[in-house]
Amino acid sequence: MQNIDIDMKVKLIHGFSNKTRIQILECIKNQEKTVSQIVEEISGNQSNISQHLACLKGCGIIVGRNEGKYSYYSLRNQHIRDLLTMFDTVLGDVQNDVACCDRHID
Amino acid sequence: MQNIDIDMKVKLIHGFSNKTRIQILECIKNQEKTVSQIVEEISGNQSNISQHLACLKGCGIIVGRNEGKYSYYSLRNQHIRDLLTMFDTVLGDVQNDVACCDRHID
DNA sequence: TTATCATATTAGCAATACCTAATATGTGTG
DNA sequence: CACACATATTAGGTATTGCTAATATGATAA
Repeated sequence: MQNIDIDMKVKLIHGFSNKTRIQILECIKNQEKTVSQIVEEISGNQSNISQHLACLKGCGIIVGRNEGKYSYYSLRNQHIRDLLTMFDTVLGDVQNDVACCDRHID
Repeated sequence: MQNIDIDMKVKLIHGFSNKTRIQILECIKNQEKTVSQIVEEISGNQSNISQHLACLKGCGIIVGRNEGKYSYYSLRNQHIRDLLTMFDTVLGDVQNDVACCDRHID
């Protein structure tokens, strides 16, 4: 694992480290959806969601396709789905600790 | 999955989303180490590493124990190790995309 | 007890990420 | 063509994160 790989790994993980992005991923975990469906389901702001979708897509976490005036987004593949599931597993282990951790660096 | 859980999940993932923290985790992935060992191995700054260790510990990702004047840190459990491995797996899938993504939100 | 080593904590600045509001693009429809 | 709808992009301010440098704590050894 070279340095270049670490940078990419961090970038990848960063894709998952935001509440809105996690909500989007949960939202499309089992089926592709349009931007407006996502916006509605997570009660988000269109511009904001669109930016996060671009981020997730740019990081290779999701894929998008256009059909007419709609854009459909879905998880890139099963590995991403597995990763989301694994987050839940790990969360179960650490839940109490995370609950009482309200800082990230100091 | 309630909102409260999403917040905790994001907090947990955030623990993994920094280069120094990933380096620390890789460094102690297979055996516990002291702070100074970690500082040396990843060529870091003592204060900085110490802060990141506090973050990782606060998030429940690692555990620490004191012995004399040394503090030893290691991964919390096998699930964390599995998660780190899974990041590598997923990275393999998306590597090209991540490589050309140099922004996170815009 | 004084000195030294290992680690933790604090403060403040620098960098990054995120949000909202405004605007642009692109597609279908009357 | 003009208009409406779906989505993307940009700009900018605000908030969060991470870094370095300085200092504090705590343990051992001379």
